[in-house]
Amino acid sequence: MSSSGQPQFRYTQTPSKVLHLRNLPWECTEEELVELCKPFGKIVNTKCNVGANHNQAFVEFAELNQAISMISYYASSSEPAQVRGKTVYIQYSNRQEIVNNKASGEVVGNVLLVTIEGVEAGDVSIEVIHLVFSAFGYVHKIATFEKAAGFQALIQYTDAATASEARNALDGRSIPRLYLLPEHVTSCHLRISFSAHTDLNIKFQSHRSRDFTNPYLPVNPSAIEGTLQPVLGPDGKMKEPESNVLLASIENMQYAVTVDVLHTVFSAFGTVQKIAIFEKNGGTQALIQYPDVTTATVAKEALEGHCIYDGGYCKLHLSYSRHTDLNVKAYSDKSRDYTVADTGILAAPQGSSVTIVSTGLQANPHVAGTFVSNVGMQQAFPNRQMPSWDPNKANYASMGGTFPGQPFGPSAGAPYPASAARPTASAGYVQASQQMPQYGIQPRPAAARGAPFIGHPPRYF
DNA sequence: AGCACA
Repeated sequence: MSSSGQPQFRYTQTPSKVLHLRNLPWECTEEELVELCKPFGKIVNTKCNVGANHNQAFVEFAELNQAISMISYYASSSEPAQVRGKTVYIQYSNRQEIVNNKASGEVVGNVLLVTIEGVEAGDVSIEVIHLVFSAFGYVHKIATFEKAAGFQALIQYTDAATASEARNALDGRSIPRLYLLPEHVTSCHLRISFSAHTDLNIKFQSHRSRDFTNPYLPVNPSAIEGTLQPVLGPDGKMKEPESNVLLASIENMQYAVTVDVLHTVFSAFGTVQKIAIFEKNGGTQALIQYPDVTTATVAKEALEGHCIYDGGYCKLHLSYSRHTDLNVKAYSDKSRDYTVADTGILAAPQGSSVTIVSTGLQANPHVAGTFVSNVGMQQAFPNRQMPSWDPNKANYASMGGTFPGQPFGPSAGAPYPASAARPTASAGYVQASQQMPQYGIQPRPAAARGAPFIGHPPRYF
């Protein structure tokens, strides 16, 4: 019988869906293999770093003809297959499939499935997860759930490379004690694989799911009623109870911080009800009131340690106020009450332009804070109608520069149906995306962190 | 530069 009629080249080996690659560069990653091979077909499995020198790998295509097309291409190409500039030699494997290698969870993707062993859902807050995983890039979304396998989280990055980095660094590791974890948690090893999802469909901001790309996503009512219960900080000391009112201390205030400026900044996370600015101990502080604790928590985590203006000016330090409802003048130069019907002014500060940029400072460079959200596009389009708000283009990236560690209150029940250990598209709240929103920002390499960013304007309420 | 079960 003649060998698969396709190429006019003769091969010493019988074709296989599996290709054997040699002379690979040191520590060749799966992504590099995939980059090389995916133009020829769908890769269903890989096996890296095999052979005596760990410089060989196997790639399995979904279809035989895809493997044949790759062999054929490089047989006739003047350019050899290369990875990092190194010529890679490819031939059919003498096996027909890669066995006992990866489950589907090893097929790289931009969404990680993280199983946190030895903990229950309440033990590790979404803030902690966000903090840990933000060390590797901008985390778009997080969904957590409890399964037979234990407490799990889906963590969405922009791309598979970032997800892989996070996985490589964290798989099998524990969340550092430093990051909190209740006393009774003795171990919390992370088991990380890749989800088949590319875009999580987060319906609400809640104690178990978060969409960091869309600050206007409604807050799940079940997550709002967090009781004001004290929580432990990383050092075991009591932190202030959560509150819907944030206390902001403004450091290095080289520029005036007005009520309008604060309103613009804090409106990115939800409706700001009231603002009061005052002096204390020679510094400027402000109280910002949201309708609920969750919004305040999101704002606090996102803004903590970041600067209102580029260059390290007007750096924000946030804590929870003991207040829950401010009693402020409806309209003065130091306060505003946006809940009263008519203050005679526009709520939207048309003139102010505020850019949040990263401070770039951080004790732990891996958890470097990079908050970027331009909430002052008026300056960029001074005489133009602002583009209408598009939630798909909401820009707000936060990477906890400091330890957030504010779990939600215990009241909320599971708002979503449980899904399978490896959630599928039918799992209710998680669906494969039909579209990938175009974000103005991408998770940026460490070197690029801190670069100013122009985003979309907030909606004014 | 030459075929992997962990």
